[in-house]
Amino acid sequence: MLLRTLRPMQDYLKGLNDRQKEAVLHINGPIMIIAGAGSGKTKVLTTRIVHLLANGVDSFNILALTFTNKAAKEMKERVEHILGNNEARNLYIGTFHSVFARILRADAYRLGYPHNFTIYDTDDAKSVVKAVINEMQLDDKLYKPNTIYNRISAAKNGLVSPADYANDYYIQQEDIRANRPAIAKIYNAYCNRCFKNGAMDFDDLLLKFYELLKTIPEVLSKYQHKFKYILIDEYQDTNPAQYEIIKLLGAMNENVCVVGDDAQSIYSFRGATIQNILQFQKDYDDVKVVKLEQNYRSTQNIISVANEVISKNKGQIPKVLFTENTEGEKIRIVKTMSDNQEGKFVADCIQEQKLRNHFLNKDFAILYRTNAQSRAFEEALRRMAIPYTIYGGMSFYQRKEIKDIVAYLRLIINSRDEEALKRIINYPIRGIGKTTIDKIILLANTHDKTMWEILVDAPLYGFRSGTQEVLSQFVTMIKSCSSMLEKQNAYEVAVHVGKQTNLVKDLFNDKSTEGLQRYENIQELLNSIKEWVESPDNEDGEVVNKSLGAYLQQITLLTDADEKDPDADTVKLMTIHAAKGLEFECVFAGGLEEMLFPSAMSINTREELEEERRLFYVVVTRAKKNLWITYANTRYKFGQLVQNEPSRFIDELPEQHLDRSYAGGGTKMTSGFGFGGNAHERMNGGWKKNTAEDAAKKYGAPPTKKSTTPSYLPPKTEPKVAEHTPSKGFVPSDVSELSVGKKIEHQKFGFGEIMQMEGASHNPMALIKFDNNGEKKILLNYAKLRVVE
DNA sequence: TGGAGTATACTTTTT
DNA sequence: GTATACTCCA
Repeated sequence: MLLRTLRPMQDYLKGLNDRQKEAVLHINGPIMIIAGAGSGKTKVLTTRIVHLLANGVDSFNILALTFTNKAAKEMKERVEHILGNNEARNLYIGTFHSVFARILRADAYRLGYPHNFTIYDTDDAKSVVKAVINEMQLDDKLYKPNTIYNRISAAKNGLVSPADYANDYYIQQEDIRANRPAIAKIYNAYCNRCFKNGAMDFDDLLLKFYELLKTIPEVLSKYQHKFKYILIDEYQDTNPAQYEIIKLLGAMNENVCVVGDDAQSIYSFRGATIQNILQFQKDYDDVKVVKLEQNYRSTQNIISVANEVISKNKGQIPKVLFTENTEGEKIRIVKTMSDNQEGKFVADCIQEQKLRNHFLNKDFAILYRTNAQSRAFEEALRRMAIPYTIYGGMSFYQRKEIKDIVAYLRLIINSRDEEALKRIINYPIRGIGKTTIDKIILLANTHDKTMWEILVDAPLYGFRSGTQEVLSQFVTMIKSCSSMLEKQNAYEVAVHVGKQTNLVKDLFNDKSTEGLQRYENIQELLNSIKEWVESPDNEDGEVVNKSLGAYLQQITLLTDADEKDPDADTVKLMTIHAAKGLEFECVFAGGLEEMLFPSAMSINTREELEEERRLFYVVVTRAKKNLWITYANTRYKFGQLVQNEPSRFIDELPEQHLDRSYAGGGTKMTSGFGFGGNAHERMNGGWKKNTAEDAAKKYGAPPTKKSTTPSYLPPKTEPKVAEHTPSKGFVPSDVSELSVGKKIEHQKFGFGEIMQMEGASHNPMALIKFDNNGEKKILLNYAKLRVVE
């Protein structure tokens, strides 16, 4: 009997190295696992869960949090596989967002939210921001909804409340300098509006859960007792909100296991902070630290290159990857003339490798810095008839026709959901035009009611009789759908909505290809709802909510990656960010060019550049056997052809592990982008407070008090890389004044003379000869130029 | 009021 | 080059 429990235990520990075993066997007390790329991190996490179960931990008491649905799914499947039974079903394994959303469904009422609160995706959230800006009568040229939303999101991730934001001197100064002093007010209004709408954005899912834990002892106690064992994947990517939540949840039992790799921290732009790794050791008295440094994934050549890459970063938790794998082939550096040729080279190369080395399509990944780069690769692959899958596109649930139907469902479930209401109040067209809608919004704001309440009481507000008629028809229809929900399931209601609104019929009658596609998508949506309704509801032992509300919340948290089959035999195309955690036999890293990778937006400070380098480290370590690094001489950006210098990261690679013989590789432009000196000198310009460096210095050192300044909002400093310091009072001139022969000053490149004007009139480009920086083509819409004479 | 056609902004990375 | 926003006309 005892043997029965022991035997599988020995089985699952087999194949772990000493360090991995150490990490798995340490059951009680906090543990931090620093797991290098390809060092078997997921294996350790899953084995650890199995080990906990084998030692009598109740599966209901384990919480494992990841960043992506994909990672959560994989973890769950691997645990299931080792266990060979249904026990894994009771585990709380999921993304931060999905797990917290589930909890909030049960407990958010304590904060005044409805059970069926709506989750606003980024589009909804931006739309709310925009509405708020408009209603405050602010200039949306100055207050761009996108920018403002990002700033609000950064604040939320950093646990900076609207009040904190308004009262923080540093933040206020920054906004005033940027001539946007009203952001604090917008932030506040945005939060109020979301609350009024009974909606949470992605950040709220973290924030509101944190609020619950922080303010309601009963809730804190409930979840501390439930989650006795906590595991966190990709800990280096957690933001302050996530950090505080983990800290609160783990405070009672202190059985917190975090796994991360500071070298792969690539989400600081989203508020992730490496400080969390350092802080972790200070939060508990006795933290066990295990480093996993043996790589099982890649060849020695790849590992050598990777180590060299990351060694260029200053701040690092000391660790060196090693591998017992074969030496493998050298890393190929490939130069092409254009982005399209880069695509062609990669497609040709894949074809050749398939024939010569019997690789499958799915052994290849093409990874790049920005999504926009996918097009050239796509076209080339299509020409060669090589099947591929692009990650990072629009999710199924973000398609217009889906969002339309979903908006109806959202409104039926939560009548406070103003975004949903606005989307469908006049779709299909029922004669409720802009004037009427504006009036409703105005009434709602002045009477402090929701738009829906105004609609219900429309007769009180003196609409024209024709308008009144259509409004009440609309209200009647939504109400009848809502009442259906009491007797019928989500699927039946959804079908009813489709019929009632004629949406399905209209799409059915649209015989264009897109119309047909849209009709099929609607059918697929209905099927998916049906499946959801009919699937078993005992997922976690409690009765899982199979209501429409739960369904709607769930689909908002899905991304396009979740709809794709990772095992399909296709070449995978995705950003490097999206590739984190994945591995491929052959990897093409595309677009290794200055201004693209490292991104032009990330070369102003050392921290930014080091993050780009970590990104480069991530792409290198995705490859198991072969790695190609490609760059193009010219490429289309914003529809304009621009010249590129090879990325500085290529210069940093150790020559003895490289093969530059491919397709003219090796010819390098020595200068020409205006950045004199070598990479190191260029980097030094923007050195400021370096958190990553602090990391290395303070690693293992006695605790220091955590900074209370909300430093999570990255200061938007002016570029400091360039040699040229703009003259005092540098003010960009109107570009329309420019003409050949004019003398100008460029913020970065210094003084120069216009040699030639070209490009379309709405997007003019100037060939400028700079005194110290040679000739350059400058896009006038984006450059900051001052006319000197 | 609605649709088509044109102007604009955008491109860093995402749950 | 593309997606959205805006303008103008019917």
